[in-house]
Amino acid sequence: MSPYKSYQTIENLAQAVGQHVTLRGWVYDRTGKGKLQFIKLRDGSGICQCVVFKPNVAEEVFANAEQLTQESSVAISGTVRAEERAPGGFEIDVTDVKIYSIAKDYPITPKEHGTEFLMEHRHLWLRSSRQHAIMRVRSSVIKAIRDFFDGNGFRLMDSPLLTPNACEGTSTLFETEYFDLGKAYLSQSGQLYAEASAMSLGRVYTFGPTFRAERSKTRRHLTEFWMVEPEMAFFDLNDDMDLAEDMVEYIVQYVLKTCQKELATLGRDVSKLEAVRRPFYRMSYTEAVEWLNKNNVKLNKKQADGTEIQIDFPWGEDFGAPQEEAIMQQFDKPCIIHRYPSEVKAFYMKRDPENTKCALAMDMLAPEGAGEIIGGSQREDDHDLLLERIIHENLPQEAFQWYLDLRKYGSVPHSGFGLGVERTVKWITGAEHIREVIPFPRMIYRIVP
RNA sequence: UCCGACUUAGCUCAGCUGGUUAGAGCAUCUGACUGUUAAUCAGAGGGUCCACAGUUCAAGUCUGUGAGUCGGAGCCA
Repeated sequence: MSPYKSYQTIENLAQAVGQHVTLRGWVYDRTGKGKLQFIKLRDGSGICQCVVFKPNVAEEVFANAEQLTQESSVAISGTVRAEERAPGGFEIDVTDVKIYSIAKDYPITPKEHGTEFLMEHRHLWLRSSRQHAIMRVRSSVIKAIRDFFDGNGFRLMDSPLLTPNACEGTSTLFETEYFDLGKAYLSQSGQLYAEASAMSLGRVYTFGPTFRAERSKTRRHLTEFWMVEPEMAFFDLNDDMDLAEDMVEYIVQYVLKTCQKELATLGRDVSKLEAVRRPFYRMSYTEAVEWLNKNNVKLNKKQADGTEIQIDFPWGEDFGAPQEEAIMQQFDKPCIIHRYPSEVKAFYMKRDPENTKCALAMDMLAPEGAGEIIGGSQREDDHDLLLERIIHENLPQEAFQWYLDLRKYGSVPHSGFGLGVERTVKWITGAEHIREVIPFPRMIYRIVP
């Protein structure tokens, strides 16, 4: 018989009290005490203590238990018992221990390790309870995102990962040869294609990995990360912001509902997440600048001679991490900052008709120092204005011909945004570093394992 | 790309103003133990002190260069 459906998982042990079961998994930890062996077994769904008492089992079974090392793989049979002394509340009274494989010298011990060591053993580090919990939250975040859009009339429309040109001209791209057609680039955003898709299906989202060859080295950057990008026909900036708030609230509340155990393992203060309810805070860029200057948050500016001076924050400058952090310190839930100076924003963003110095752009900043998780905008829908900006930014006009077509044939107001999955998971889990929230992080100085 | 820090046992680290044979805890191995939770107790093994060059009677320790890693800035999700 295939074991596919007959496995007893540790997650479901509560329903199996009194029954004789077989668990399959890996030894998380073992301690011996003479005639007693305590084996903590993990099976992917949880961890369960299994107790082997010498007088109760065959000699060979006890010998098997004694030679188990950390991460050895086993099938353990026994009776499920509710037991206060066991972590998790249940334990197995073992009758049989079958060994699949004995692990020798497993490198990651229950003691502390440094970052470099753990990163080099990422393929094994994923088995640790903290990483296990983070990955389960990640999975829930992704499910929440898909459920949210699928349940609100959106269609999934994948954008290509191999692209012929930059979407946003400024950032650096990973380059590769593409047969006889010259260079191709790994996509750093699916947005332009999502716009085309929205003109067909109305409300769409693209969901996939994106690549940025930025040489940034911070705890919130990856060179390969996952992004969900909804794009909606007939949405203006306000509709866009409403949707973003709705989605983030849904994600956080879904994780709270489905990942209680994981959040507890991570030691996350869930009251901070429970507070994430609409409406969030909103501030225009201009209001934010006024706030910074009223609260004496200065900008460090390098002068020509190399010395640094502190100046009032000038309108027109883009916010850096210090400004965003200062603004967010007053908030216990996310805040959207909107209507940035168009000079610092991408060419495809629509100008604010009430103040053409501003773009109809918005960023959502998460609280607790988590920083920017969303960037979005209402898109420029006027053909001539868009073309003007492409020329002004020295972008290759031919490459954007198809994109300009969208404004030539039935252009409509439309908006969208991009949510960084890893930044969201980092915020929700409270992880120190973004490298912990993706199974195999890709960073400027690391591509292995 | 810019600024700063670090590199000593399998892991995490200590090692003072340079001075005989380089230390601890954990992990590993051997033994004891019927309730462990980072078990405890007794014992054992384990080192190219990142690399190269230099100063010195003498370098883990001082100087220079290089490599690797980490943190931060900018850029962004």
